[in-house]
Amino acid sequence: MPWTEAHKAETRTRILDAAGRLFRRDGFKGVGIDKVMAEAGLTRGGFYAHFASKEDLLRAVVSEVVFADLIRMHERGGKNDPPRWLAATIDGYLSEAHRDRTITGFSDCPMAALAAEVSRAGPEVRSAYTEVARDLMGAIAGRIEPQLAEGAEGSGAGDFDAWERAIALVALLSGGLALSRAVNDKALSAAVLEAARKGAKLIART
Amino acid sequence: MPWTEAHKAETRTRILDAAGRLFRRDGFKGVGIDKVMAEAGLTRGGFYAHFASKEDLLRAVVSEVVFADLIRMHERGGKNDPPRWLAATIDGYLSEAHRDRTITGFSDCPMAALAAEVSRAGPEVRSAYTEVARDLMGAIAGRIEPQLAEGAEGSGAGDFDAWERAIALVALLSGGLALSRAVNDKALSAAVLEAARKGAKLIART
DNA sequence: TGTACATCAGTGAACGCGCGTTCACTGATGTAC
DNA sequence: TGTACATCAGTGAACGCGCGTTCACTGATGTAC
Repeated sequence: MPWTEAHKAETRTRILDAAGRLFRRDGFKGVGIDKVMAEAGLTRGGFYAHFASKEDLLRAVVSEVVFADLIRMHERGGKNDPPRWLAATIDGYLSEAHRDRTITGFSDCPMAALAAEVSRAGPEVRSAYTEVARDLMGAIAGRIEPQLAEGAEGSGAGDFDAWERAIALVALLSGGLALSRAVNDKALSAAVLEAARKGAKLIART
Repeated sequence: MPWTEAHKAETRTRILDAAGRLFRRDGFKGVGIDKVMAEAGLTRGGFYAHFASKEDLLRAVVSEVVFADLIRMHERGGKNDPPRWLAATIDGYLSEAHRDRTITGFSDCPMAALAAEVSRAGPEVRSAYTEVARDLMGAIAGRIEPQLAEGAEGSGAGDFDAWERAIALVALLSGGLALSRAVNDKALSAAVLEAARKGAKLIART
């Protein structure tokens, strides 16, 4: 069989990366297959050798590109210093560089940019998103657990365990990023990031 | 001049309401002018007697429909019981009924559904959104101020004033709603709402 | 009070365009001999 | 080692469709007389 499997896989990855970048910036509905394929250095027709449909591409982008980013985030420093890792993640996620996409190290999160469009998509896409969201929440919850155990202050807000705090963090981070991007005013946008960082740290107990 | 001004204004409002409903449910890019006009009981061509373009309609939807909802929220009960008002707003906003749009009393908020699309729109749309966001934050900040003054416990998270708490609340509420809608799993979606409610109350000090 | 008229909200056909998808093809490649 | 071949990733023209917008029109209406 001509063309190695590796070659096809590499092309698929190239399409996936291009789509991930474009979907996050211009939205799923805002990007055509022509543009995705051109960005990947290919032409229109070849697309269907790799994906069943445009929505199937979104499904793949959500589950594979996002997950790869999540893993990378996992690996990055502070592995055995959860509080520092959490604080750094919050500061990085809610930074002006992430908002403006001027940074490549901290990959642009589709949680914020694609949530609304995912909620209008078919079950495959939504299931992929759900799985990724769950993994992300789990990763964060694992970082909260230790400091929650250590700081047995009795707390204020009833029982608000690590898992719930992780969920609230994901909501606040993605919502804060989306809001800071939608807003037109430089000062307000910066204030949104700052306020969200403070709120996140309050929830994370950092 | 035939056709009273009131008649034209009423038609405009009908188009605006239809567009607001459809944009929130299917997204800006997901709804055509044909559909909007049909929903308003009119035909295609008449649209341009009321709006300059489709994007101009989005601008109007954001600034007028949303603002009307905000006012209504303002007026609704608990005017002189800020903590109760805040708690009720949080519970209402992050309810399953709001998520599923099965409620007409608590109007569906476009903060969550349209944020990403607004961030990709032109300056007029983004400015309209910014103004509305600022008003919303101000309204919430005013409800936080009193209890922040009364509860001078010294607190934990540095200085985190009413205005910043209000911003973080808007981010958490809209992010939580968007997340709960994107997720496919009934139990996880309910957990997202619950976690976001707890986080919001922690931030609001309620 | 009744009629002729000018206005303009609303109609519906038409436009050019970009979309997602299909399909006959081409040509670079790994394998069999 | 060299060649013939079958495979199939990638090409590019074509499809039907829905989009945002335009435009000549129509007919319900308030006003002037």
